[in-house]
Amino acid sequence: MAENRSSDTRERILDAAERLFMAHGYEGTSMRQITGEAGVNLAAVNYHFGSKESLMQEVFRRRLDWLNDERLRVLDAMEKEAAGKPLKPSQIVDAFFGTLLRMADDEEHGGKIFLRLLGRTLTEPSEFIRTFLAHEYAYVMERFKEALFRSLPDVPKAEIVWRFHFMLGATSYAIAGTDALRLVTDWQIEDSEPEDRADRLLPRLMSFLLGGLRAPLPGGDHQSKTEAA
Amino acid sequence: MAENRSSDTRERILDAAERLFMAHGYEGTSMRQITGEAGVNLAAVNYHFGSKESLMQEVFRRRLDWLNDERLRVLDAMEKEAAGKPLKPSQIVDAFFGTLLRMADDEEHGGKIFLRLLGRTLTEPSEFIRTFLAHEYAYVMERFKEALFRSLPDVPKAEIVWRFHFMLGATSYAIAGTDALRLVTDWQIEDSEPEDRADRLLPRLMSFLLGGLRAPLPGGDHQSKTEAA
DNA sequence: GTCTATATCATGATAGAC
DNA sequence: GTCTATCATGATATAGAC
Repeated sequence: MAENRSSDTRERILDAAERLFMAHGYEGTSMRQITGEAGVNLAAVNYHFGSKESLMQEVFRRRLDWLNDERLRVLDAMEKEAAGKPLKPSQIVDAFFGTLLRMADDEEHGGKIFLRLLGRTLTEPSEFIRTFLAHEYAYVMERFKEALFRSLPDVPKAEIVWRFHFMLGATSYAIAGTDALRLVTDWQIEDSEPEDRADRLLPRLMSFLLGGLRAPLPGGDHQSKTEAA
Repeated sequence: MAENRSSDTRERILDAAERLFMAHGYEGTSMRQITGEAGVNLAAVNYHFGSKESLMQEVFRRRLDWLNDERLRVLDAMEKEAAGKPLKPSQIVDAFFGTLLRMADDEEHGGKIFLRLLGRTLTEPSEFIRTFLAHEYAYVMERFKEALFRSLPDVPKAEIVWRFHFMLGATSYAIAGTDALRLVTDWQIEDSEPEDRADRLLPRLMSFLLGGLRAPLPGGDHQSKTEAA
């Protein structure tokens, strides 16, 4: 209640925009929908943010500043602990993707709604927002890239970069998902209850990502596991 | 040149729509852009397709009918060859994702443009198109699901379904990509020339997908590889 | 800071001549 | 089948009273 009326309006707009952009995409969401759901006047968006594009950027900045600070905090702590030795791949993957997925239970920082918005936006066509994200958080990717290079000195750097892309994709899709995935596949997850999904997503995704990251190299012949298992 | 004027107009609209939906998304593309690029009259879309939504569906149907026939053809051939024995995971993954990625070089069937459109659409918010895809091609997913179950009898079915989702995600992102990925990461692929990318994507992605598919199960303790390699 | 009212323009769709 | 012209609606953004 320390908030004044102004910042309350701002937050209400950001919350509504976050949810609507998630549900209908950037182009598919109108300022009328946003201000309607936020219970504020149509003109308020332009007063507080200047334009629809700036509003979109602010929706992301509000969450990603926190997320990426957290990612780097975890990575820093791990590297300090390791005292100069390279980290294990599983540590780095957890610092990057685990920190991301743990946002799902953190309603304070957007929770599942923001996660789904983020997952969708990474493949969405609106160019301005991807450009914004790329420049705004390039330094974070740089840090994690370097950590992976040190962690996997025998794997060509280009290969690591590719696999980071693949991990990003699997994760984006997983968090974009719920109904989207069910629709595409029309599959039932038989042995887990609905609420289990989020809880179990993290360990399942981590296993998959690490399996992919440490898979035998494409041209290599050092297969250590049988083909059929 | 056996085409009459009418079907030529139809194809021109489909080609333009495919490219523009890929570049700007469904909501971000107007009928005026489409007819403008196709060099046809604005009214032609509604005459030939009835609505913008129906046009979008037709854009997908034109490519996916062929793709999924091809996928099933490859799977059928493999299963006939195996004569009742379960297929290897690598065979199934190649029949599904390999067939998809090989479309990239097949300009006759949409090539890279359609692949990027498809990759983006799977996470895009427009609900009607995901619903359409889910119902239209559910039988294909069913077939591949069953093949994977038989191929990996020791892995819980729910786990296989999850991992199929993750594979879909990694692949969607990879084919949606090129500039999208570069923007997000701002990374250089040092040791490969630009045109190498598409050629090398398939083996790289296949290694990653199979590594993820066959990774140790989340709760399990049967790790067969060292953590750091 | 918030509101009403409105300017300006683009959208999807259609009617009707040819 | 293709065109022109147009409808009805909704878009972003802003001017100006309070």
